[in-house]
Amino acid sequence: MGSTFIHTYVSVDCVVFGFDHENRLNILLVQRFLDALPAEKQKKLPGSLILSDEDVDDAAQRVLHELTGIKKMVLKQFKCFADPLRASNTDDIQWMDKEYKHNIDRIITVAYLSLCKIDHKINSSKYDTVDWCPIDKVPSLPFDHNQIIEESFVEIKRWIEYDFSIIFELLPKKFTIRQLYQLYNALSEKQIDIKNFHKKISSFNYIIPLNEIEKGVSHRAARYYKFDAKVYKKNNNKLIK
Amino acid sequence: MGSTFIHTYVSVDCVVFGFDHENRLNILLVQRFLDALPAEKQKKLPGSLILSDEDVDDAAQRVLHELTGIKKMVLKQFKCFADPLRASNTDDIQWMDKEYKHNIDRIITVAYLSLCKIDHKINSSKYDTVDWCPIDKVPSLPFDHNQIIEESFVEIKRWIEYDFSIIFELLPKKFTIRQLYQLYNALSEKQIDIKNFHKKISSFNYIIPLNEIEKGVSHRAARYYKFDAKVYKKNNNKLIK
DNA sequence: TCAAAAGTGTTCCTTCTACACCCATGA
DNA sequence: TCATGGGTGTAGAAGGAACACTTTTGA
Repeated sequence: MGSTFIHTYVSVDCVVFGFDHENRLNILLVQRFLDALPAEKQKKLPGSLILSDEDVDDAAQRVLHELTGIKKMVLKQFKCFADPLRASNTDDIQWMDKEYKHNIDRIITVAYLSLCKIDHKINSSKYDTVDWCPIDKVPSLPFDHNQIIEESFVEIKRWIEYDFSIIFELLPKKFTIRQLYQLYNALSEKQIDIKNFHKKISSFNYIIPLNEIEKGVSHRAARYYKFDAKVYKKNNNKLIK
Repeated sequence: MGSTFIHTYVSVDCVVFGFDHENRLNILLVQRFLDALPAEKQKKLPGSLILSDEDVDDAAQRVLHELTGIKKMVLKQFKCFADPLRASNTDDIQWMDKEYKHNIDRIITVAYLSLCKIDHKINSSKYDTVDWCPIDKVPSLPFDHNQIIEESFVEIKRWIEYDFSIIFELLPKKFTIRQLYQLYNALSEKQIDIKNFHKKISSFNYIIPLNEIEKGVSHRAARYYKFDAKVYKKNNNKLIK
């Protein structure tokens, strides 16, 4: 009986979302180095084995910090991926040997979702190359990273559903209602008329109009707004129905 | 660097919910045997280490099958618990040694939520004692099982929110609208007037009225209804707002 | 006859939806 | 002046909330 239970290595992988100026969702990918493969095939999700005295949440925070230089990022654990064959590709095995100097027989990973304002400066202490990649242009990735990204997309939609406020983690501090609308459209199944969206959003007391408007647009300039997290929390607001 | 990454043992633990005749949520607990402790302190969540060639979902299905005799139970992975100190209690270490014959240095667990009609016969192939326990009467449990149960309660509420149909996994095949109402009340923050609830529920085409009514009640007998999963799926129904 | 819950109907009110209308700006 | 999007107003539809009223049953 004893031998059928094995110990495994445990890692965390992070899917960091950003929202770009062309209204596309992007995720952060890093480079992995493996001589056998051409450069364009070496992207992967940022991740790491967990340390011996480290909880998975801490490991994910560590990975995010090493990735972006940001100390406390919003994050959410969403699923453990543990297919016994998820790391059976020979390239992947080779890469793990080189990266961790262990003979790894099995590895499971705990996947995290995180959000980042896409203009925030990325200052990685660990990775040489950290790039935003539009979610519909993600190349073929090692391990089950493509599947992880797919499921993270379902998860982020669900997250917005029950905590609308996290949407503002993806927007600049000053944003127009159109920006918020585009982002909401990218993250929700529900189709709302933009006029009604505008009316509704601007009626919320946690959406603060600023005295600043867009510049250089060839139509009436839109007002900038900011999100007031304190007011939001106080009012115990629900999501948009 | 190599030595700071350690391998760990990975288990699954299952929180199985049931809804009893006093309108209380219950969960299934099993007995663990450890000479040093009095009998009433030996309850725990059903669980197991994962096998060497087993995905976590499969491990959870296996645990549920060994627990209840039911082959395919509705289940949902909800969180990986990995506090480095979660298995540092000496009783727990002793028990693991005895149960698994391994010298386990660290164990993380993937927690699952499952639902069971409380009248279903429990036919365990692994555990001598399997008991329903009201969720507000759960004793102090080993490892972090109390915390797992607490978080599973939050999770089941969320689950109902985005897939209302799973509520019927907890009800008998024939149920009255009052039963559904009591269960919904136990699982939702929203307070609905029972009359309006009645009207709304009976308007759904996936709630089928039967030609059978309650017997022996000292008031007007309620009609029994059943849930039609096919109609529900076809209509792509949303939850109760 | 009373109590208790089933089940239906009605009214009020809030929110959603669609769309009309005017405003501001660059080309 | 035109196109484009910002922003407001309004009318109708849909759905939720509160509650009155009738029905059924056992005690």
